[in-house]
Amino acid sequence: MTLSTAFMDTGHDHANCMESALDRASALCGERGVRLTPLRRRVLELVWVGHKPLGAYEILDTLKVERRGAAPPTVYRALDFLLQHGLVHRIESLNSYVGCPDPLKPHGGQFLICRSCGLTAELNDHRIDQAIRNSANQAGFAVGRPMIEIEGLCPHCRDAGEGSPG
Amino acid sequence: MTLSTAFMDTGHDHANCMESALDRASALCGERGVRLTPLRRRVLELVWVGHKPLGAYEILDTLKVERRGAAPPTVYRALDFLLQHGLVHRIESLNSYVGCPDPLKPHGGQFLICRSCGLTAELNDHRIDQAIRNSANQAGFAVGRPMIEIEGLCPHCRDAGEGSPG
DNA sequence: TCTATAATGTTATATTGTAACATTTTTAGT
DNA sequence: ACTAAAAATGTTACAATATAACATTATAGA
Repeated sequence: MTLSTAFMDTGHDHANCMESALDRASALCGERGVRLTPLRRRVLELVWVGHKPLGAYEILDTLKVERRGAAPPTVYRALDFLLQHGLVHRIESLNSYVGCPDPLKPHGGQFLICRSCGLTAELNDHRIDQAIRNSANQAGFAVGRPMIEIEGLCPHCRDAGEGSPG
Repeated sequence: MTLSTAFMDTGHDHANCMESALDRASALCGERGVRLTPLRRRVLELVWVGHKPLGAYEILDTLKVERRGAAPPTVYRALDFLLQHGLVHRIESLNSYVGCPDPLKPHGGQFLICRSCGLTAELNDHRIDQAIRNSANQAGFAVGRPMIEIEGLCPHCRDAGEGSPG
């Protein structure tokens, strides 16, 4: 099991985390002969600034102060590119986007999403994947892209007793 | 493992399937002392008409021809009620709603969604649930509500070779 | 340099979902 | 049955998310 981008263990060097993500993206685009333009790179950077999923219009708000005439298509087109190349994932339950720590191998996402602080970690547990494939096969279903989004409490918020009082 | 509402096996008696779902809903509301009003019942019925997730505005289109002045809140309020009582699930990846075949025990959904015909089946495989909980626990994450939506091809479309040529 | 393609700019609009307040219906107490 | 409180629905307006369509600019290859 790999747990990338875990819940900000004490000692998480985020500057380095983000920089290496951008470097990996750059290398990946080079190998694939596609262009990580300044706009695309900047959107990827914004998505990596936190380990929290970011909405398209949140990204847009930032872009607007940096580029004249940034508009929804500006950010959606960049996101489409990044999604296509596995550099970001879309979190369906939040209509938001988060950086992918491992863009090389294509994979549906397995996400742990803290309902209190928003921090999100990506899992890649083949046992979960296997359980899903077994079950789907029994139903005669050909699995394409499994999408797993697990709402809950991250270690920090759990220990702080942050049960949402809703 | 239970596979409710599977992929329309030959011999699926849909009229009966839908009627029993409505009866169960009625009984459940009775026990809980809440009201399955005609509007709520009708929305539930519409969601059950197909085993395909239905969008709120698709529901609204039908309601509009039946009720004077049906508007978005009409359908969203009914859906909220049905969601609260586990009578329907929301499919996040499609912004759509589908009937729950087993509303008594609360559960996050496990859905197999055919990308070709749209038919959707609900799983309740404790092995998947267990794999998720194991993995999350290792990460120190307290699981709330897992959401699993598996895009792919149902038995019929798979056999018909309906790979989406996108 | 020229041309084809890719990327971005720009305007308008589609889709999905809520807020806020008015009215009607139902329930519960008497 | 009468009435007040609560629940449900009606109604209008709008917020949030996403895409269509076409114009312009930048880039890469001949």
